Parts: sequence; C-alpha cells; structure tokens
Amino acid sequence: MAEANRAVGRLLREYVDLLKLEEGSAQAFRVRAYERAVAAVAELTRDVAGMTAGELKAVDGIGASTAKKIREYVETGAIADVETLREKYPRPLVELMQIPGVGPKTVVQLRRELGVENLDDLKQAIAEERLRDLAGLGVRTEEKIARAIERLGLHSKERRIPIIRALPVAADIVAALSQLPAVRRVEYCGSLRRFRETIGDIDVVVASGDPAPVMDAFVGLPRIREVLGRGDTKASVLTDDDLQVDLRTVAPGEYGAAILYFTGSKAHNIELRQRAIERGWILNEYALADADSGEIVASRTEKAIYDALGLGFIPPELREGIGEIAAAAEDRLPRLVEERHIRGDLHVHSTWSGDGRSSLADMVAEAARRGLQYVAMTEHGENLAINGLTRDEVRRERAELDELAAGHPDLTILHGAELNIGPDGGLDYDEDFLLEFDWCVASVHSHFDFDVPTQTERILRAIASPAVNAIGHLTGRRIGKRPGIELDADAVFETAAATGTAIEVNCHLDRLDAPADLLRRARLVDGLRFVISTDAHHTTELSNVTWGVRNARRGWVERAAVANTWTRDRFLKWAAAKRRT
DNA sequence: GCCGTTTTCGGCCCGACTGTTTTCAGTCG
Repeated sequence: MAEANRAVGRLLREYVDLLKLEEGSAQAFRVRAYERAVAAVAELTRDVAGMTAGELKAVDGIGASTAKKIREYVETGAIADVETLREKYPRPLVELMQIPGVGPKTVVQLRRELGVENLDDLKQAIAEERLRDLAGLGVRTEEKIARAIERLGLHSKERRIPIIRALPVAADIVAALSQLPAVRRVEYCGSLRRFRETIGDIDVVVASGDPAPVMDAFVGLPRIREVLGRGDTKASVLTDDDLQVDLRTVAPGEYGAAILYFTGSKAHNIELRQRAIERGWILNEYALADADSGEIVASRTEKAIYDALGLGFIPPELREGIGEIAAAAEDRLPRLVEERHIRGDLHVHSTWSGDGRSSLADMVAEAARRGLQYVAMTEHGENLAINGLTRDEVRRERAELDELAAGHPDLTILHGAELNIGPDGGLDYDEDFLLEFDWCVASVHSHFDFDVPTQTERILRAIASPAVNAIGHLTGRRIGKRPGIELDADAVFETAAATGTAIEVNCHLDRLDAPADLLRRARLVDGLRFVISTDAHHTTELSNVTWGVRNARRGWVERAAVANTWTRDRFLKWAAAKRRT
C-alpha cells in the first residue's frame, strides 16, 4: 500500500483519539465520522497522494473536511488541526485512555481537577487517595483504576493477542459450556468468529432458558483467574494466561440476534441498525423488532434477520463494515471459497526437509486419506542450508515419490520444491534443474528489513522465473512476533497475474499470509490466481487448511480464483503452462 | 463530520454493567 495512505491512516487515527478528549466523548458524531474516515482510508486501493479533493470526497465515509485534511497532508506533510490538538493534549495524557475503565471524560476530569498529565501523576494521585473525592468517582472507582494500572501492558484496551493463542482457549471454553444441561447452543463470536488475525478478547454467546447455572459454571471454570464483572446474563473473566473472556446468555429464541450482535464488527452492526431504522424497525442483541409495536420481525437465526433486512446472508469473515452490506443489498457478495471446495495441497514438507516431522510416506498417505486429488511435496531448496535438499537428495526423494505413487492410485503426487528467495531474488539450483520439478513455491525466509523497492524487486525477480508457480507466505510475517516484509503488493499482484504465478494463502495460524487486507486488494486484480496451501510439516497440519480457507474468505477471495479448487486436469494444465514459457 | 429513492437540515446504534447516585453518567462492546 502506498506510504501516504499509511501515514494518513496513522494521523487520522491519532486525530480520533484527540477528538475524544476535545469532545469529551467517544460517541461524539465528529469522533465517529473520523472513525469511519479511518476505515475508508484503510480500504482505499488508490494512492491518496494522487487523488484530488473531489475524488477523495466521492469515497464513502470521506467528506469535505477529511478530504481537505488528506490533501493538506499530501501537500505539506502535516495536518494543522492534528498538530493543534496534539499540543493541547500531549501523548502521555492521551495514553491514559488505554487504561480499562478510563474514558475521555475521566481523563479530562483528572487533568482539570487534579492536574494529572501522565501515568505517573495518576499513580501519585491514587496513592494520595485523591480520586475518591472527585464528582462521580469514589473509593471503588479509585481501586478499580489502581488495579487496572497494575495490569497495564497486559490489558491495555489496545492490546491484541494473536489468533493462535485465542482460538484454543475459546474452543476449550465453548466445549466446556456445551456440556452443561442448561446450555442449548454456544459459540464464540467477536473478532475470533470474523477470523481477525489478532483478538482483543473472546466473546462467547450461550442460548439458554436458565442462565443462572450457566453463569455460575462460567465463572467457576478451572482456567479462570479473576472475575472482572458478573451480572445475571453477562460476565467477564480473565483466564490464567491473561485472556479476557466475555460471556452473554440469551433466550434460545434470541440466539440469532445475539450472535449477530456479538460477532460485529461494530461498524457492521451500526450499518445494519441504520438499515433497520429506515424500515421502521429496531435491531438489538435480542431481536429485529418493530420500533412502535415491539412486534418481533426476526430473531432466531442470523439468516432470518439478514433476510428481513433485504440482504443475503453475510459470512462472518466479511462483516467489517467495508462495503459488504451494500454488496449484499445488490446481490453481489463474493462467491467465497469453502473448505469442501479444496481439492489439492500445494505446499507440504516431510522429514526430507530438516524441519519436517512426518515421513514422506506418512504425509502422502494422510493427503490421500483426506481425499485430496493432488498434492505437491515441496521440500526446502538447497539454499536453506539447515533444512534444504541437495541435488542428490532431490533425486532420491523423487525416486521415493515414484514408489509411493503406486500405492495411491487416486492421488496425483507432484514432485515440488519450496525455493528460497535470496536477498537479490535469486533461487536455489539452476533453471534446468528447477524445470525438472512439477511445481515450485518460492518464499522469503530471511532479510526481512530491506526497503520497499528492494523487497519488491526481489519478489518480482522470483516471479519472473518460469519454474516458480506460486509465491509462498508473501510477507513472511509471524503474527504477534515478526512483522512482514514491506513491499509494493499491487506491483507484485499485477506481475503475478500477468505471468500465471499464484499467490499462496498459507494456512498456519501464526502466518495467515498473504494477510487478508492484501488479499482484498489482490482479488481485484484481473486474472490473479491463489492457492490455499497448508505448508504442513507434520501429518496433523494438513487439517490447517481450515484456517487458510477462512483467511482467504476474509480476503473476499472467490472459489473460482483459487487454483486448488479446480479439478486435477484443469489444475495440472494451468500449472504446466507457466513452466513452458 | 457525514449524508440523502422520504432529507442539503437534522438526524446519527443500542443496551449491560458499574459505581455513583436516588434517576444517571461513564465505559464498554
């Protein structure tokens, strides 16, 4: 994405926080307007530096004021209104809003009445027991803020944890609650159900006619360290590994409305509710109902509610308030890929690679057992010194594959490789040797901090090789651990499309790479194909295809663009075409 | 600040929980 778009996004996000203090409310219309603008900028596929004020204004969520500010940034490198507010509310003050339970009103009050300018000031004021005397606050609030500060860092409002940590915890809790006799249905919602790569907290919704025992059981689960809040139908807890879990119980007849509401996103919900209001209805977590009579229009299932609102069912992965509702209204939702469509796996390792953990025979057998029609065994190339295969090893591996093939008549086994993209875009082996493979994935495994032109050139060089069928884990990121490389993704997508090179959707939960936001840009590129591949290093990891598919869906990727949903013949013909060029 | 097939002015999503209050403000999702 263009550098200017990122910079504008950062500035507008900062402006949103500053405006919360200026307006004294996070719900002020001006705050919400700029929140929408931030989202609109994030989804722009054009470089803002090249857009006129008029073009900017035409974007949904960007009006005259925001357009002017963006132009101002492009022309001067700064936005005067942001700078003004920045002086009025210095960063250490703004950051106090990160403390759970502390919002803009409280920050302004603390500053006005106690002279609090930063976290140290606040800690001192608490130590001197001065918060308890403020209007609207009290001893309990003072203690609550003190506890929240102690946990800060672990539980700041901005803290997000990688999905790979949240998913197993959520699955455990859902499994435990589903055992309760009082629980009719239970499901995790929130950003986890939308399959965001990082999760703020885990939202669980239960349908039950008898909430009390459910709430009791929830706060008493073995892994719960602290109960943050507890009402009749709603509770929040911390697990022993510091994840916040919110539980909500509703009547069975309200379950659809409840999971819709708690799945979000916030922006999606707001748009849905506006649509309800236009029809004289009201939508909340219990039902879609008539605003006057209260008569229920729909509530039992999400589909019924979407139907009533004149919308097709919108899959959770799309619910980000970035155009999916308009698309549903006009019956042009993407025909998303589903797990059952996947016919092949095109990135699989065995113990031939140094980091593989299951034998070649076991991996192939598992691929066959899972009903795949084709699989590419892709050991590392020789340039990955520790894990890669020498030429001699490649030939011996091929011989073993030939023997295995006889035992699996229904599975087409491709002899592939995962090549290493060197710092200058060079690959393992030589081109003649590479063309002996049936399928090659090329991926970055090192040198993550080059600048954008260097990284882009490096990938483009790899794409230019006739032997390279796909670019593996495009950015090389590890979610929550290592940022990906920075590159001109649009240039990569255009060239990949033009050369018949696929973009891999890597299924590892800590990779999910290419990231969904890049996939949303990629899917707009005519002729670009994707492959959803597990990059499995053990037989159990072939099932990770579930996660890759969900990430692809989040990226609005359609089934038709995913090459490994195609029949064997169509896929093989397509893959061979590039290798002949 | 943004927006409009009811609108260019007058709206803007909705409710639980907490802690402070005696009817509500702030925060959160």
